Amino acid sequence: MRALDAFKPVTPQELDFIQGFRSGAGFAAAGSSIISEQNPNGKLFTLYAGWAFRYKTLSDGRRQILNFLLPGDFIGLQQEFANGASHGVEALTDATLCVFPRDGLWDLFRHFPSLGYDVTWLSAREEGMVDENLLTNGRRSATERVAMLLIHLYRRVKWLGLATDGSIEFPINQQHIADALGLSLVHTNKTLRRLKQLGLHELQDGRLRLLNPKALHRLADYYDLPMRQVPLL
Amino acid sequence: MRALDAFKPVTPQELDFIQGFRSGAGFAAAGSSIISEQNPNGKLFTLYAGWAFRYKTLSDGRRQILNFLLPGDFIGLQQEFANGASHGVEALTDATLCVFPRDGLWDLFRHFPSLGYDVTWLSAREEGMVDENLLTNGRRSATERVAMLLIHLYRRVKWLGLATDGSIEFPINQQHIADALGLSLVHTNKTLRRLKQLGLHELQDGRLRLLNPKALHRLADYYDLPMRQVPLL
DNA sequence: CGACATGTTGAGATGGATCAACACTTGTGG
DNA sequence: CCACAAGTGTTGATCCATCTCAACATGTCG
Repeated sequence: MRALDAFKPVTPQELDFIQGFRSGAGFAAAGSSIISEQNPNGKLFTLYAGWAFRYKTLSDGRRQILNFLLPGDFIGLQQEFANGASHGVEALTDATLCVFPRDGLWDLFRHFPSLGYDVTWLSAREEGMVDENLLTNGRRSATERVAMLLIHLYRRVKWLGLATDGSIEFPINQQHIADALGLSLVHTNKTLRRLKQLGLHELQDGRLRLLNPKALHRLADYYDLPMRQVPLL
Repeated sequence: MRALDAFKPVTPQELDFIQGFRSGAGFAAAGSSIISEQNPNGKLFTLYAGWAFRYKTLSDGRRQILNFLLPGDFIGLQQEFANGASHGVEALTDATLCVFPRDGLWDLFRHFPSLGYDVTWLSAREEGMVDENLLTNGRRSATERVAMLLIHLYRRVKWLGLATDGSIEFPINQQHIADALGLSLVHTNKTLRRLKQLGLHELQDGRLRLLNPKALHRLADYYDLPMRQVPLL
């Protein structure tokens, strides 16, 4: 995975330290919880394979998906720092994780400032994605939101080299989309259907294909900027 | 300011380094731009006094306020890392800033890992706030959103020791509230008015007083967790 | 076979948007 | 000093995007 263009190279020393830092590999079955919203486990993870998502819920069950997690994403930082403002993480597909001990983060900063810098990078990058989602939820119409979600996820997955044949794995259902976009399930369905009938995308057998990316970009008022290599722990 | 309970103490060495790191003090007049959405300046700041906010806009002018910035908040991290996903920062009141050079961040991590750790902390904490705003925008009703905003800002300001007499300075207008909550200006006005008539808050002469915090908490489905001391650069 | 998750569709209800005034304050230039 | 524009808050009337409710279809799995 480190060989992918998407990721910044690390030095052998850094790699050594990362290997030592990890407390083991983890596995999460599709649908299982990686971090519980009520009882955060304080652990840190790197997602190696599979999809997951971060979410928060209100006491009456309304759920908001904060962002989707793809391979390379670092999980659990906010637990360490955000005072109490807790969130859950759930696997969407079977996922493999690299597990780091809860208290090792400071060691990492101390011994390898460069890796600490990388952690900050990952954190700021994730915040950038949440920012974008907030703009989407607050100010885009239902149609724009759906277009946005499709483009954004497609682009991220493609950047990881996981697009085959112009389509990507898309293991989320309409309820997930609704919860990510702040829409009702029914309206999400109707909006998705409209875009499909306009010939903008195709979504079947758990795979997504963008048939008219330009139109989707125009719809969403979203123009992508160049992606940069991202550090990988 | 460092003497405040709200902030984590630093060692003399750290303080020395911070002093050396800064490239000067800055001042931003109320309403002026600190970081332009179109032309980010790459600088980093710590807000020392005053209020500001981060925002993003769509090409047709719709604006979303991402979060409000209060004294102690660190500004500009995402510019370094978030690929292109840009945002603007604007001062709400006259503000004083500590300015750090754009390229000094890596030095900070290298020479004082503990300060690097603090930067990450601040970043993760801010992300936690954006998370909460995203939940609010996506899943709370207009009334709940307004209640949430009032509680949350009151609490943050109070924690900084800036509440006097049970009220706080509140230098934002209804347009700001609307843009932060993803609502229209008119509806924001009506909602605010309703809460006022219910005797839940008082908002005049640029000061906010919560008259019935419990009812507001219940309304917003928001229960606060203990605040922790936060690092200050 | 039934139970369950998921997607689909229509009808009707409503929260919030939009449009249009108007009031009040502040600052500005003549 | 007044006249006026600009920013802000307020309110009513109307509209519509989205929600809610209610069915029904399909596929999977025990």
